[in-house]
Amino acid sequence: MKKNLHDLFEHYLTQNQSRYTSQKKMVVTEILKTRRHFELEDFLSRLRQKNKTYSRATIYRTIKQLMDANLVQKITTLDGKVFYEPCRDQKQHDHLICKKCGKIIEIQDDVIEKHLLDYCAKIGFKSEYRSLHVYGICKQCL
Amino acid sequence: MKKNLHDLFEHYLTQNQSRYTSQKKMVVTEILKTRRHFELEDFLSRLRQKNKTYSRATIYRTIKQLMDANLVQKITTLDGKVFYEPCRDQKQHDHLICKKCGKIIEIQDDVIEKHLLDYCAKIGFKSEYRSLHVYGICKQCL
DNA sequence: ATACATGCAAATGGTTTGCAATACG
DNA sequence: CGTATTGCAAACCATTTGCATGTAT
Repeated sequence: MKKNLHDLFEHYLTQNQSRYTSQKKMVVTEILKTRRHFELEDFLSRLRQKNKTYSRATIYRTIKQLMDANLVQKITTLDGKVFYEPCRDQKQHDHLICKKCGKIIEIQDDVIEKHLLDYCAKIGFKSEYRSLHVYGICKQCL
Repeated sequence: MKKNLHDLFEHYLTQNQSRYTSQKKMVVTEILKTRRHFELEDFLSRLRQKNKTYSRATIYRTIKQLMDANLVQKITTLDGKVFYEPCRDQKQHDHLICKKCGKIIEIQDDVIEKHLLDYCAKIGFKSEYRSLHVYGICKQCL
């Protein structure tokens, strides 16, 4: 039985003498509506449609807590653009980024996974996390 | 017969109605002394030991030209640190980044290379460039 | 009642830009 | 000589922080 983002975040917050406020709930609700990746500014403008005074500082603080809770992760592309994505599962996955339309395609491939682990083990590097971004042109844009 | 960075950069500059000034020469000389990756601030302080008034703006502008010339590339790590490295050769390579000491280890592995190319070809994504960073703890720090 | 959270505005840190003075070709 | 480049300071942009006010428990 998988717990949802709301429950997981609330649990994390109560464990850290922090509160699950209505602003934070709105953030989580928006994240759940998002298919995958989101940019902070888009996100903020969507939130402001509901609550005029939603502060930029608040979303930064909330996303920081979500990252501390390991529920959201930050992605920085080569040219410095920042995205976030919910950590739906523990499985590592990688990104193909289309330079034309900006779309991010998630991939998850066991061969890459296994090979990298073996490679690092061989040279004595204890691998904990990876970020693999392939830049190019997606099928639709070709 | 391989041309060196000075020649390559000078060639690029003359092709772009730009000038190979003493400041730019100093940057290239410093890059050649650098084994691999360098951070901009370290770099600037080394340059200022030689020329008190070396401006931060100038190094940003010079590095930008070096990137436009495809002689240097920018690397952004997950936590947002920015490094640069000379593009010594055309070969793709990847990075292992130690979270403890900050060291960056370059690796170059044909299996990863080939597999990624095949994978992208299979799903119709035209891959042009990749960035693969593995975060963990290096041998020495373990 | 006592924290913690919020919104605002100001601060920050990395990078870029306008401008007057300078140097290259 | 004319044009690109430099150094400086100010501008920028994304993110963070201090503070007075508001809100949850």
